[in-house]
Amino acid sequence: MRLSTKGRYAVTAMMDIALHERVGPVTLADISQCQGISLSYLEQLFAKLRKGGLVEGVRGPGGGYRLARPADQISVADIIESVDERLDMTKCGGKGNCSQGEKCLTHQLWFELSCNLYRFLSGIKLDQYVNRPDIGKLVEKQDIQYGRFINRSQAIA
Amino acid sequence: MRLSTKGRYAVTAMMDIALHERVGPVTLADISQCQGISLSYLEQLFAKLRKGGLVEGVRGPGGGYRLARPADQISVADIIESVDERLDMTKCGGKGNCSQGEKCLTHQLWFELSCNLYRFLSGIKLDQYVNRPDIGKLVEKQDIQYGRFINRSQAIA
DNA sequence: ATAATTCCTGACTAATTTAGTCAGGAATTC
DNA sequence: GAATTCCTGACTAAATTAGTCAGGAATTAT
Repeated sequence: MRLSTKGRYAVTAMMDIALHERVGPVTLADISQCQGISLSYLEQLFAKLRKGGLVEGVRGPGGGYRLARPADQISVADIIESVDERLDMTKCGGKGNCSQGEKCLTHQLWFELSCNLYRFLSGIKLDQYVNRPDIGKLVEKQDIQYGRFINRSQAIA
Repeated sequence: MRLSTKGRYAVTAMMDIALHERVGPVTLADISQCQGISLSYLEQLFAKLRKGGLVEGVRGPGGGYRLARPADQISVADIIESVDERLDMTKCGGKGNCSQGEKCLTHQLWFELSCNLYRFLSGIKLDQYVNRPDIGKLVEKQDIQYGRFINRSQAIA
């Protein structure tokens, strides 16, 4: 697992969806505009997130993407993992034959380190941010700014 | 701060130095051979580690690199940070003017997330690995394999 | 039915980062 | 003074990230 800008984009987009879940599916066009990520790039990322079973697409007008399972069951690690496919960080490809048939020094060290990191990022779930009042306010403000969800029946109700 | 292969290389190399500290300075040529990283690339990485104040070079025969401060005062975060210079992960460059003069949603969310990550990686120090018996054995084995430090007076004593 | 919306796919390109190469100079030890 | 090692900078190659384009498929609204 690697942590780069790509992963940040994915986490950002997923947060956006999680924060608007009660309103309904969120379109990639909306995310693209509000978060400043190119639409086509988002489509590439969401192809992976879909394959990873984190989101599901709803086609047609009023469609968009929604979470495939509850926000408290989606961790930051899940997101990054499904987007940057590589998860083993050992040089030898996890087989442990790096130094003449034996596990090399690095193997052991890095394996543990990445386990710890993984455990840490797995502990952070999307819902931890969704229900916070300060973030709720920000979202509301931003939605008004961008005129998001104005013509959705759910948004009015 | 970003976590990529580059950072792993740097952490690996630093671990190698930390584990051999009692023997004396470690040459980049040794690290290159044992860890399978190109010498010139290591030189680039170590230029940054030196600027970051994590190592100091000792020139001439018998020279190499050694830690600039005790292993319990060097964290994984220190290493990654000095190698992948970027540390702010917000889109707006940390200024918080991303969404029409205000902090955008992403800013808040990602800022906290990266703080947590940073705090976690700061907690892992090099010395946590140095004194473990299982790793000690691995190091010894590998050193023999590669014929490391055979002609150093300290190694004999 | 038709049009509009949105996901979805694949191929292509540009920019950036990672990794490596090369050539040579500076400090130190033997 | 020769060998060793750090140290520097310029250059190249490969990989990854980011974006573009063109079009098709499913769904909703008129």
